[in-house]
Amino acid sequence: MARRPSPQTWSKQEAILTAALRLFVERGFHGTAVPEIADAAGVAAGTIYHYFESKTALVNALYRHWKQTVTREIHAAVPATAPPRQQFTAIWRAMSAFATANPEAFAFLELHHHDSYLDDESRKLDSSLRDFGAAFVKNAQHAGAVKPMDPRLLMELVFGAFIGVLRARWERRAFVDDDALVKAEAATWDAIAVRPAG
Amino acid sequence: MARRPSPQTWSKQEAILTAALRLFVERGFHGTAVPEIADAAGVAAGTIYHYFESKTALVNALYRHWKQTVTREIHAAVPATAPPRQQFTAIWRAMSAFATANPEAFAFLELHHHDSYLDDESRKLDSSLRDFGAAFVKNAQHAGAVKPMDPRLLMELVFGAFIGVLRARWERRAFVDDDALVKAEAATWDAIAVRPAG
DNA sequence: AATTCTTGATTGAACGTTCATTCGTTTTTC
DNA sequence: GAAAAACGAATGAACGTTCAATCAAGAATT
Repeated sequence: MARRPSPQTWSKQEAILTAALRLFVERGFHGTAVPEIADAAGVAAGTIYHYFESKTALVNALYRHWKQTVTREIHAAVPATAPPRQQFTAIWRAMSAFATANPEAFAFLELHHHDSYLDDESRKLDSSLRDFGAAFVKNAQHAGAVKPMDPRLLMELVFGAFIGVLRARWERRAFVDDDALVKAEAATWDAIAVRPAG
Repeated sequence: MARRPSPQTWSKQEAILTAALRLFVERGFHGTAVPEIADAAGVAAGTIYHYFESKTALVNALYRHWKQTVTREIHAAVPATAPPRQQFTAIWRAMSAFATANPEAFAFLELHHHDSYLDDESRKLDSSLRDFGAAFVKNAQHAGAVKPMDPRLLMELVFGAFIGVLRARWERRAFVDDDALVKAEAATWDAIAVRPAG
C-alpha cells in the first residue's frame, strides 16, 4: 500500500504545494486557477491531478500540512510542568518562531477564511489546537494566575491579539521585530493575568 | 441634476447590496457568482450592472459603505476630552455595538482578506480608521496611561484581540454576550495600560 | 379625461472567456 | 521494456458581462 515516492516525486509535489501556498495567500483559493498553480510550480496542469484528487483536496492537504506543523511545534515547546507564566511565554515564542520562519504559511492559515472548502478532518485540526489553548488557560486559572473568565474567550482574545500583531507585520503596517514580539507577549499576558506587573 | 430615485430603485440597490454581503461573507468574493447575487436579491443579472459598473465595483461599494458606517460610529462615540480609560471604553463599546447590530457586515469587513480587489479609495478608509486608533494610543501614552511601546503595535494588538473575540462568537466557538464583551474590554485594557488594576 | 410620448428601470438569453478537470500521448525511471 | 510520471491540448461547465427588448409611469398633447 505504502507508495515509495522517488526523489523527484517529492520535489514536484513540494513545488506544487509551495506554489499553491504563495498564490492562495496572494489571491485566495477561489481567485487562483489550477493552471496558474501549475505554471508557478513549473509543472503541467495535469500533473497536479496526479498528486491531488482535486483543487479542494489540494487546499485541504496544504491546510493540514501547515496546521499539523504549527500544532506539533507548539506542543513540543510547552513544558508540561512549568508555571503558567512560563508556559505562556513558550506558547507565544513557538507561534512567533513559526510565523517568522513561515510567514506565508501563517498568513494562509490565520489571515484567510477557509469555511467554504475545508473538510471535516481539516476542521478537527483547528479545533484541537484551540482546545489545547483553552486547556492551558483553564489550568492557569486553577493555579490562580489567570482571570476567572470563560477560558475559551480568553484564549481567543490572546490568539486574536497575536494574529493582529502578525497581520500588521505581514501587511507592513507596523515594524515588528523580535523585541516587539517579546514586548507584545508581556502586554498580552497582562490582559489575562490576575495580577499584572504594575 | 439631482436624480430622484424612486422607492423601488432604492430597495433594489439595497437588495443587491444585502444579498452580496451575505454571499461574500459565506463564500468569499471570488467564490460568489454574479447571477447568484442576482437570484438572492430577487433581481435579474443585468440589473446589477445598472447599479454597479462591475463585480469589483460592487464589492468596493459594499466595503466603503460599511467601513464608513463603522468609522462614523466610532468617531461619534469617543468624547474628545475624556480621559484615556473612558475613551478606550467608548471605542470598544462602539465597535461592540456595531458588530452586534451588523454581524455580517463586521464579518465581511474584518474576517476576510480583501487585498486582491479593493481599490485605493477603499484602502484609504481602512488606514484612516487605523490612524485614528494609533492616535488614541499615542495620546493615552502622553497622558501616562498606556505602555511606552510602538502605538501602532498596541493598536493592532487591541484590534486583533477584539476581532478574535468577535470571530469566536461569529463562528460559534464561544458564547459571547454583552457581559463577556465588557469583561473582554477590561482585560484588553490591561494589556496596554501602564498600571493595570491588580 | 384620454391618448401618446419619453425616459429610465428591468429583464434574461446570449456572448466570449476562463475555469477545473480529463485523457491520449510522450518521457522518465528502474 | 514495463510501469510510473508528466505532459498539454481538449472538454464542457460556469463565469462576468452585454444588449436588444420590454415595462412602468409621469409628462405632454389632444
